[in-house]
Amino acid sequence: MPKVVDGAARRIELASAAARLIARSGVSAATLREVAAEAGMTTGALTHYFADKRELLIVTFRHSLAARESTADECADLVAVVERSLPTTEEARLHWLVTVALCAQAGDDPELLAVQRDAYRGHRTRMAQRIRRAGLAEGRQAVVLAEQIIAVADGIALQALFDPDGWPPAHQRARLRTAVDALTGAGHRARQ
Amino acid sequence: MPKVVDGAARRIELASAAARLIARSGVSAATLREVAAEAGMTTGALTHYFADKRELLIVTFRHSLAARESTADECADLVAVVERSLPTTEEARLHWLVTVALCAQAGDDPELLAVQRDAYRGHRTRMAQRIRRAGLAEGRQAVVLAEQIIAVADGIALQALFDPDGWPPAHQRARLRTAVDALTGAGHRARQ
Amino acid sequence: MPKVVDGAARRIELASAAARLIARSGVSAATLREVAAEAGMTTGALTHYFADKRELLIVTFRHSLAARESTADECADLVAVVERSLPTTEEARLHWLVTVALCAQAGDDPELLAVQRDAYRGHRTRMAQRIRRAGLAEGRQAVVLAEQIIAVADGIALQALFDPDGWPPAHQRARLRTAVDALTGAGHRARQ
Amino acid sequence: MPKVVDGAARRIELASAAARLIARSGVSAATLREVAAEAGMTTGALTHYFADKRELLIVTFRHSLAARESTADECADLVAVVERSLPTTEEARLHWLVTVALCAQAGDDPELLAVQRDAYRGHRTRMAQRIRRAGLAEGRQAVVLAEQIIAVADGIALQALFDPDGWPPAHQRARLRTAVDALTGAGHRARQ
DNA sequence: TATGAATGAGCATTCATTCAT
DNA sequence: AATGAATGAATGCTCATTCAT
Repeated sequence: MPKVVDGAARRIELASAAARLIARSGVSAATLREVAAEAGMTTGALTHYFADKRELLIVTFRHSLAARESTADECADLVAVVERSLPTTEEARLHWLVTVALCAQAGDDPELLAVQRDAYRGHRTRMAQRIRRAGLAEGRQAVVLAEQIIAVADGIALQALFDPDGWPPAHQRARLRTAVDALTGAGHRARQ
Repeated sequence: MPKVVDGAARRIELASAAARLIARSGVSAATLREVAAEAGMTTGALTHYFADKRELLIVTFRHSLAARESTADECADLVAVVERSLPTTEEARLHWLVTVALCAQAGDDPELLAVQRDAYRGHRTRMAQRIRRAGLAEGRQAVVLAEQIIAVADGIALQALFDPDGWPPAHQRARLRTAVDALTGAGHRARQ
Repeated sequence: MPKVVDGAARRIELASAAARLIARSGVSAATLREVAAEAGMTTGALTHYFADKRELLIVTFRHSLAARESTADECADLVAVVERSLPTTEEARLHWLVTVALCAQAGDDPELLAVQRDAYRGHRTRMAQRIRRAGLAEGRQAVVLAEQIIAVADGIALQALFDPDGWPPAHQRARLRTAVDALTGAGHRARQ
Repeated sequence: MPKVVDGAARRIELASAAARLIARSGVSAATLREVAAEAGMTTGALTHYFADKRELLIVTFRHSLAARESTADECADLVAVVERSLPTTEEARLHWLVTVALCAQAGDDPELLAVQRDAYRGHRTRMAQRIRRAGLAEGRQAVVLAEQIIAVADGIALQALFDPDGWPPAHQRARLRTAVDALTGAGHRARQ
């Protein structure tokens, strides 16, 4: 009988190793050798679980995309939910870096681009739904607001990503809260 | 008598060629051979003007960073200025893609990171100054507002970059205007 | 109770699979994985029956060599016997291709070379014996004639192997018959 | 000004190195590293002159095919011409081994197969022409005779190739002469 | 007996870089 | 100033082989 191996777990280990390397040193640092070593395996093992490098990168990408989403899923307060998408923890930062790196690397790879675009659209749809549930906007208007809130959050994330010293978690959260308040009109109402 | 050559112009030509390749197919496509060929030169010529690949990438990066800034410089209306930073033209899109790709690629290259961080801070400072001149906020508060406006613009840009079909120029501008109005309180005041 | 397995049959199945792959796409296509898959087994099973790849190739070689011989064994007419050695059927073609491929691949492997040389010499001895039985030549002269007849047959086979369109079975047989007649003097005698 | 290099000469040097390795140890021994080393160069130099390995092999193949032909070109006596195509010298042996190895390796590479087939057909056409000039046969009959003579010569070559000890040059030549005489009817006429 | 996971050396190929011209 | 030949390290990937199960 063959050795029993949890293939799915191995794939996740390897994708995580790739993610760590990408976050630390860019996509170009994620060579098969380095990824395998980071995961404590050999290249042969890696190619056992992934047909080729592209498959590894796509799985890594999906994994980071899902991680960014899932940490922000079941929560009450809208701002609290959005806050979760900021790179305020090492892990969130890692997934953000991977996402941006792979988006930028996507170049002309249609599959990578499609994965990214679909994730973004799903994100927006869920956000609009939350906005509706929160009674902040209705119908199409909720989508408009979602796009703006996502824009603010992502823009803050982008600045925080590449200037971590200037954007500690508290700073990120403060800017986000004020901006979201302004966008939702909460600030206005509060001041009335 | 040696041939007279405008070294600076050559460097710009080469950096532009690199930028085109990066925008089209990602950083990994910008090999020295390809860059030289794209610029209609040989690798020998390229290495004549750049000590190594890193220098080429840094110059390319600076060039795109400056291009994003300069197109938004001499203008009156705040929103109009910010609009200029969106990827609504092919050229702006190109510079955005280069910037993001190289940020993501930066990994652990301190020089690249420093260039990027300083550009961001300069951008913020100039934006705050404009806000003050426009009488929208004062002192430290202008910096806070600048950070939020930049965040919104960059977040819109990010979404537009990787989902161009869902974000045509008019869409980008509409979302930006509404968001900036909300952030500056213009909407509020207008409604009063 | 262990599963009862016919090891010899398994080895033949695997060697046949290897032969098919070699004939179809060259020696380089006969990787252990491919051979095992072609035989409907796993690499593990393969390595169970063959110590290493060399052994598999040698068995495959011997198998094809024997197949080329055996199909030409029990027959009366000399030309008819020699005809059987031509690649006029898919199977004969396959064994020819395997033989040539492995001879060419033999390189400096003494065992492979010895297998090949001994097969050739056995082939010649049997052919000389047949010539003697047919009363076409005697003693040493029968060996000389055998070498020439084998040469003609192999030369025709070689051309037919690598230009199948130009050498359909009937063409091969026609050329062989005329040549063998000329070599045995049958043509001469017939014309008298 | 760039270093002046004779590209064609370099390509021939490399193809010759590949031929030596193939003849010595089979196609699988002709790795790019080994070929480059055999030619006293590096892999980088090799890939300068050949787009990829296939191109190297095709050039090597053509080279050996041409070498086998050219050594047999300008000569009077038919048998003397045909003799030249036998592997009676180290060089002829080398080119024969390369030809057979690459034919066998061709597998399903259409270009390699086409090169081989065209060479064979050209060879036959030239041989038929020589037969006509020698007055041994006319028209279509000359082609038939050419095919038989080539078959005999190639068959002798094949046996000599893989059993060099049993087929020294004199042996090869003796068998060839007798067989060609029989095929052309020279023996018959001589005996009359 | 049989599996298929794992290994790691070796492959073709690409690339930044160097250097003689 | 400019060329492009040459280098050799590194990459993604394949493969024969080993081995725990």
